[in-house]
Amino acid sequence: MKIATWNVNSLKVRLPQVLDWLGAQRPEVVCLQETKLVDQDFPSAELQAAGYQAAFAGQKTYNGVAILSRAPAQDVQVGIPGFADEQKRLIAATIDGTRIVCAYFPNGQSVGSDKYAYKLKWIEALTGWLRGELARHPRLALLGDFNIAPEERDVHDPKAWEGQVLFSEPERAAFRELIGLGFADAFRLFEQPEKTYTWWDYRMMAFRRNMGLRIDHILLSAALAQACRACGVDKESRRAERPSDHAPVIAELA
DNA sequence: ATGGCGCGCGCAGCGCGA
Repeated sequence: MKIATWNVNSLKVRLPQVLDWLGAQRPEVVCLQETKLVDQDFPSAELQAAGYQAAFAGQKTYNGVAILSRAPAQDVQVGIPGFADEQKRLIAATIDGTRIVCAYFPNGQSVGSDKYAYKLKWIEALTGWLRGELARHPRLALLGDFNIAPEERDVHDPKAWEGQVLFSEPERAAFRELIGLGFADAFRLFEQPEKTYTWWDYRMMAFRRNMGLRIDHILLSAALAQACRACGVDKESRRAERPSDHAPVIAELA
């Protein structure tokens, strides 16, 4: 069972690439972030034709998340229970007995800003909620754009990024808290090429120079980590014409 | 890395992302 996450930066613009990619990769489950579509505009028919059902939660202009799956999605939930949030950043569903949580973490803008405070609050609420979810669902995966590079090796220039949003110590501590619930970072279960990232700025030819960050992640519960056979970043999609600034992360479960 | 790109909105140029 192949599961994946991809921040598409507008599903409207990226739909042709997503459809091509689904055909090439044939994943069972795909979590999308930054769909930037209201629900009426979600391309359900096109995805259906490609063999995928979709559970989605969108809003105008910003954010928006979706779970695509070959098998039906059950017990769909939108948002973090008990955390009032206008922004559509989380959707969860059970697919083939595996609980899938698709998350678009707040960006945080800059350290010390209101958006940064919101980011940390949001992650705190997520962490509190997931503690119970992990107990309820032994087979649980958290996939998404975390907007956090957890370690120095996840940043092309750790010195330059030190203390900056996406790599600041409070954000990295929040990531470690999440891991501490009992997750494994699927990417780090395996040997990986050095300097593997998932996001590159559109500017400054950052992709060609591999000036990236690893901020998109797949976290697996203990049972799923046991079953995980491979995990990697699909850089090919970032080479396309009009690419998303993020590359997909894919994990293979037995 | 502190401007540069790409997106949505909506028709000019701004807010936002990361």
